[in-house]
Amino acid sequence: MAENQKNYDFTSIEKKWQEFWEREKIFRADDDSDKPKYYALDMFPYPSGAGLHIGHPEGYVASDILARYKKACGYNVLHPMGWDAFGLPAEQYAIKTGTHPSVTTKANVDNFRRQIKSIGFAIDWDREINTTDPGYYQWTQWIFLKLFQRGLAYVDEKPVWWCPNLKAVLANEEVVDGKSEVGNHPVERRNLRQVVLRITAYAEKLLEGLDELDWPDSTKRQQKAWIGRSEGAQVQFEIAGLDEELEVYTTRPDTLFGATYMVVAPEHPLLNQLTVAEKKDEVKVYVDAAAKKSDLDRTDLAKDKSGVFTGSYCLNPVNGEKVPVWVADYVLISYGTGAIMAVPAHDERDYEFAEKYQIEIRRVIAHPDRNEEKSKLPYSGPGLMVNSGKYNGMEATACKAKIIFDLETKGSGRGAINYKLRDWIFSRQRYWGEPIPLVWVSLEDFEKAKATEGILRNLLPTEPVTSDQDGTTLYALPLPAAELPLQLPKVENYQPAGTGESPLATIPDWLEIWYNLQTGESLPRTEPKPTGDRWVPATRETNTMPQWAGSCWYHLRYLDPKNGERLVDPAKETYWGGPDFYIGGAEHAVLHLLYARFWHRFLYDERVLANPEPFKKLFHQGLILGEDGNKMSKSVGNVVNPDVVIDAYGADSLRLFEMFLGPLEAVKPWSEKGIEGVHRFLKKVHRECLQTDKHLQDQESNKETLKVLHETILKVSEAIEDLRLNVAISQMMILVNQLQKVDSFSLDTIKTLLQLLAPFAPHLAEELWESLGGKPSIIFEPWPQARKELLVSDEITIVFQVNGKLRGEGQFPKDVDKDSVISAAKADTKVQTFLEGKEIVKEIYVPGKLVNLAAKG
RNA sequence: GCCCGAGUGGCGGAAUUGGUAGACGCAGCGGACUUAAAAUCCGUUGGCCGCAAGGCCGUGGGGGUUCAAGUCCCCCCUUGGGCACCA
Repeated sequence: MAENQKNYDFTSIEKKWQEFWEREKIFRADDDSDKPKYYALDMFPYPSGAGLHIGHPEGYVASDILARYKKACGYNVLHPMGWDAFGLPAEQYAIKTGTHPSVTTKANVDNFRRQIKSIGFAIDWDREINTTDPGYYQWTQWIFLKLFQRGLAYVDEKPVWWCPNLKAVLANEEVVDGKSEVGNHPVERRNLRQVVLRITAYAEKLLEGLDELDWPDSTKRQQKAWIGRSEGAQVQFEIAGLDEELEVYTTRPDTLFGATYMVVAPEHPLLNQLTVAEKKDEVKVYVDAAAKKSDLDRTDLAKDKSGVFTGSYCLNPVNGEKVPVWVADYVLISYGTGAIMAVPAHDERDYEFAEKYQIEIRRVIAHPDRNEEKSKLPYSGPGLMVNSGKYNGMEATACKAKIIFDLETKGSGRGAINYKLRDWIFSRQRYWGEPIPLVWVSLEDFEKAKATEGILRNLLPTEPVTSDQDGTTLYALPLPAAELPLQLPKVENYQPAGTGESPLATIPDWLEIWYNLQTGESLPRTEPKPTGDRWVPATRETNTMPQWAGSCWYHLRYLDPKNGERLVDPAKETYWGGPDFYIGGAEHAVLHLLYARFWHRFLYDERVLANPEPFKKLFHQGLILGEDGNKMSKSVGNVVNPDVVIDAYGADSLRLFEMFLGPLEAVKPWSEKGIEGVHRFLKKVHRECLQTDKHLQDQESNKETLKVLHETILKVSEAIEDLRLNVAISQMMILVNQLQKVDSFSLDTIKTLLQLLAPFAPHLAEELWESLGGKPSIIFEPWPQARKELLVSDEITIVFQVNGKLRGEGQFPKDVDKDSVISAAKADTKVQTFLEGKEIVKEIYVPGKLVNLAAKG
């Protein structure tokens, strides 16, 4: 019995097999294979200084189980890992300590890699990537230049969140409740020069593409809402006494007769002309006040609408009625035309405003139930048109098209589509990001560049990209691909310029260059100007790219991580396609996943890629909470460190428990006791395996064991495919409980169990597989197939119900007919007690399952 | 405010298409082994009533459809997430 007492020494087992996998390159993905491919992708981590926390591996374990399972099923599997390593924390740390962000980043990456490796993932480490690697960001810059060339990048003054404490511009998502996410400092709105990507040009494609994706519905819905497509009409209103027209956008042209006032946004270009002399002061006070409000204030004060009458009137194109024009900040300049026709009877916001300022509220859509009493205003549902001249009596929804057509005929409107989606502010005033590979020259030099034969000329967008700086207009020229990567310069001081410019603006050597208009070559201005009139003075763009940039296309680089000639070899892209499975947090439902789709779709349109959509199947793992049910956080002190868990229970227990916790997509609390449970299960497997006197038989002779085994094969396989991994583990526990119960079982049975367990607890499975005489790696063994014929027993149990309540059961041969089951049910003594004095009114038989006798009386 | 998702024992959860609610695990209780402990194993464990046989109740609450509802429909409550004057 000595062998039975051998301990489950997970520490040495796990070390042994991790070394074996690495040495033998077991998980190398083959670029040149006849096998079908399977690409499982995790959202790659930002390697923070805090190291991995217990939430990170949740998704990784799930994708790893899938990857290992698919490999056993005969697929050529790619499961890579990399680092999204640009970002603010390393830069903040550099400001504080003077340590170069690359040093911090390297240390953090090393730590993350060590931690991830300790969990034993089936990762092809030869494909590791890092967004801060010049060999990587060269291609991030390359994609940007393509976008620039196609006119999808421009420069504009944009209001952005500015944090005076961090001296940095923050993205929307880095601002939480008016405070910076990092450090919780106050932030304010500031207009700053920004590089912007024209994602709005892709609004329609991004919307359409969603339909074919196997994504969570909620994520698709969020993206749809973010893109915010609406159909309606642009309508021109003549302005009384002015030779101008006021154009509005409306989704409800059918309510035109109910427009009792108009509103322009405080920033509207016609406001000044619209404002009559005696209203000038009042309007000015209002507009100034609105300008001082941040967007946040404007939304917060939403409950209380305000506005000022301009003194002007428009003429309603459908009936010539005079309609007063107001200015109010509940109308946004950034959406539609910045002006609306207000229909208080059928729009909540207009209703509120009209009530406050006692403007007429005129119903033009009748509620379908005709009960005027009941149909409160504002009413936005369907109905028949009233008070609408010749349109009266028509169905409002159907009338939209009719009115648009009539407006078009008269030349006072047209059908229009609008999107909520805004262009993407792509620049950050920071050091630790990809430099934007543009230079700025004078108009004169720009014209010269356009006239110069050479590569540069072909890289220019049709419309020049310009920027006003210190009163002069500068023109953007790209760096050609041969000049990439444009590397980050070494700096002494990481403090931002403080003016809203990046630290790069403080390095004259890097900033000021001689630039060759033909070749795009550059030299520091500190060197003498090379001869020839093709060399001109230029300054570099000092903005860097946002962290989203590197993550927009990393899924492609894994396919060909070391290619110096191309972003990805087309042959490899054709073979691998996109990830077959992509897993990551739901917090990226919109931004990362929308930006990545934008770039991917653009590269597809450029014929760089063969597929229009990057991520066909997407899954969001749920959050793992602390044991106290709260979100894990350092300040609460409920953070669980995977290193500690692995020390105590081993990586296999960690993996198994993260999956056993509950449904993958659910938010669920960690439990120290719970991990002991799965650890006990693994110990049991270990013990049953090494108890060699218990599995001497060749063939499985116990019918029950055989049945449970094949049930387990079936359920585990299905559960992995459906990512119901907690259920798969439960089923394996049921099988092990069975093996423990019987006196003996076959070697084959236990080896099959190990194969099923291998994706979940790979180290232990390898170890036991080897100890049973199997040749490593277990992952090369073909996945077991369930023999479904074993699952049907000759005898079946059928339950008897009376009025839906369980009253008995009986054993029957599996091909029993309905009549004999029903008579058996009626003969059951207990059933009879419940039928006494009653009349059977209906007999239900669900073949092989149950009888229900409905009785009355 | 609007749009989604969730609510099942003491706890995490299972029940894939309406068909035996509570699989599996944790915790609890009782027992075996042990000098003892740990480890392991066996039994038990939704609530109420009952000596028992057994009965009744039970999937957030209320109503409904059905022979049959955790599952479908309506209303409400709680909770998590998303959006937030987008005309």
